[in-house]
Amino acid sequence: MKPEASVPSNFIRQVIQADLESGRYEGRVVTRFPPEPNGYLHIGHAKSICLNFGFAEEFGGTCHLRFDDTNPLKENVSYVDSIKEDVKWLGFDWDVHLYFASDYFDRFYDYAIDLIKTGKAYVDSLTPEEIRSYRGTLTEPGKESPYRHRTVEENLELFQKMAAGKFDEGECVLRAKIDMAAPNIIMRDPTLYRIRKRPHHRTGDKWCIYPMYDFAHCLSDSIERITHSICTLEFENNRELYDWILDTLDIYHPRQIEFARLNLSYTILSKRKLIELVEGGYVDGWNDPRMPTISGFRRRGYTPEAIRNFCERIGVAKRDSMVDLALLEHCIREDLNKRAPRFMGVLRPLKVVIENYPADKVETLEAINNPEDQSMGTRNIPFSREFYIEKDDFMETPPKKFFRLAPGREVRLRYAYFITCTDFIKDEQGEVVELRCTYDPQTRGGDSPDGRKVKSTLHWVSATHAIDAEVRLYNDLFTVEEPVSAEDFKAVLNKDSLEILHGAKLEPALADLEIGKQCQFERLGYFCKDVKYSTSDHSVFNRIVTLRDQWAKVKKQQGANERK
RNA sequence: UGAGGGUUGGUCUAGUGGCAAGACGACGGGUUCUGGCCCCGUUAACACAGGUUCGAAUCCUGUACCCUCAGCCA
Repeated sequence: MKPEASVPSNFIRQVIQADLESGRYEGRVVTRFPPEPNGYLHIGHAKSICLNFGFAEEFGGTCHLRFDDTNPLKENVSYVDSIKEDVKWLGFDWDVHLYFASDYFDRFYDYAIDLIKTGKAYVDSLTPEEIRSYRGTLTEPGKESPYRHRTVEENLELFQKMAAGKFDEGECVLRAKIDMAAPNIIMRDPTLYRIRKRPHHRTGDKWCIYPMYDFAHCLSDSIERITHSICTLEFENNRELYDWILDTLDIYHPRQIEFARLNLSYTILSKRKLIELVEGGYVDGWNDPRMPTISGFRRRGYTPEAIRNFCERIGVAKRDSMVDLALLEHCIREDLNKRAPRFMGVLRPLKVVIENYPADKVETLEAINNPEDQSMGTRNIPFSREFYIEKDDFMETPPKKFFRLAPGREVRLRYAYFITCTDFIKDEQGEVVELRCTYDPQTRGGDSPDGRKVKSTLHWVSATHAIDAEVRLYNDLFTVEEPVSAEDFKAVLNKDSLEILHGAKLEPALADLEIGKQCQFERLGYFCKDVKYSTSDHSVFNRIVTLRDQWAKVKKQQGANERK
């Protein structure tokens, strides 16, 4: 697929193009998405997935899905499964290129032996604390371990014993012999292997030594003949080591390119913190619709197209940035506007009785399924004397710019009639509980023959025909734009991030909407039938995103003025 | 105070020596049987200071500020 003319270039594409022109990798483009299976994928990973699979596709190359499973303490198969599902759902296909770093453990071991034999690695018996203090600081050089000058034979023997389980965890490690005074701390004899007497989810009990990221990653890239190893900025310092290992071993050498990870306003994109939300019970699992995980967005009702489009629009660069959540919302609205069928649903019902409409009469009215797409056709909606409208659509004493229903005012019921409010009934608490109206029979279908205008159109649902539903309204999970910079991110969780409405009234056609499918509730927003809690006789809808709302802005503005 | 990166409207991203562009947002208007969509318009940026040049966001020098690194995590 060729990039759209409107898609701006970026520095990674330029590097790839330059390599293609110079013939550096014989015209090949091979990328990889290398998740560690220790958590669920989030929208930040989606950016990386789109980049890696996107470039491969753009240049006729391939992209590998490779699990970076080098730490048995944190990883497990359930994460492997969820990651595969999420990548697939996003619309990408790794074809036969599914790999695991753990499949290379034998080769890693051989490379480690090579390093030892050439005097470039040694077994260190310092304690973890000693290693830390020997490392020096950012401004002071470190000092060499007393074990640094063990002979090749001794190192070989010790390393083999490590692998054979002769040492306890923490007793020794394999280190690269580079330079304890290196200005880049990463290069001060980095650890290559550590002892972990834990079974691995794929290799079982075969190994009790496991390679560190820096050792495993560059070797995996090299083994798979990756051309462009695209990763995030925090690995910039590690590139020197990536290059050192491959150069020292004198093996195939991909190019590492770093980009800035995604930050999204009002959300958190840190696996560790997301795990905390899940395990602390702050959310309803990894796929809670408020979570910025791929599975959370999926359950919420986002489409893969919207997320991919978002990833394209945010671009890619090296500077730290904070993308406005409004852009993501724009992307899903844009996609669903074209595709989602429209329905009428009343979230907070207010009963209306048409006094001059026969009590036993029921009419069938025709409604358009999607004004953006005539091919989606029409459907029938029942209309009768009693129906529900949105509580928000009536005000006893309307402020300026409120165009909806009020005493004495005429509005249109979508696809139905013009009605005029003649009276309203309040309960003991003074809350309006019922409206009495009259209708104009001449306006059937929503147009008046005399050409008179109304200032607004309301959605409605016939009382006797309505189906009941539970509707879940989601708001930002956090109250501040940058939750990570809060002293405790859990303290800035939005208490109103989920609002559950039990008495919603929906038009009957919604009973047939497939679970998991998106639709628009006219004038309110996009919703989808929740896959977790919906059953055949109990509908639960998730609000994906509201429609843009001019009135909400005006109301907010008016509120602000009053407070002044 | 070491090393590696970075700095273009409110936000994100182009621009690679020759008119600072696009998207989102905000604001205003048009249209409308969704206060939606769509359309039109407005707003608003090259961190700073020098230098090179006919000409600098772009090249050079310096300064400021921001990010990353002292895991046997990735």
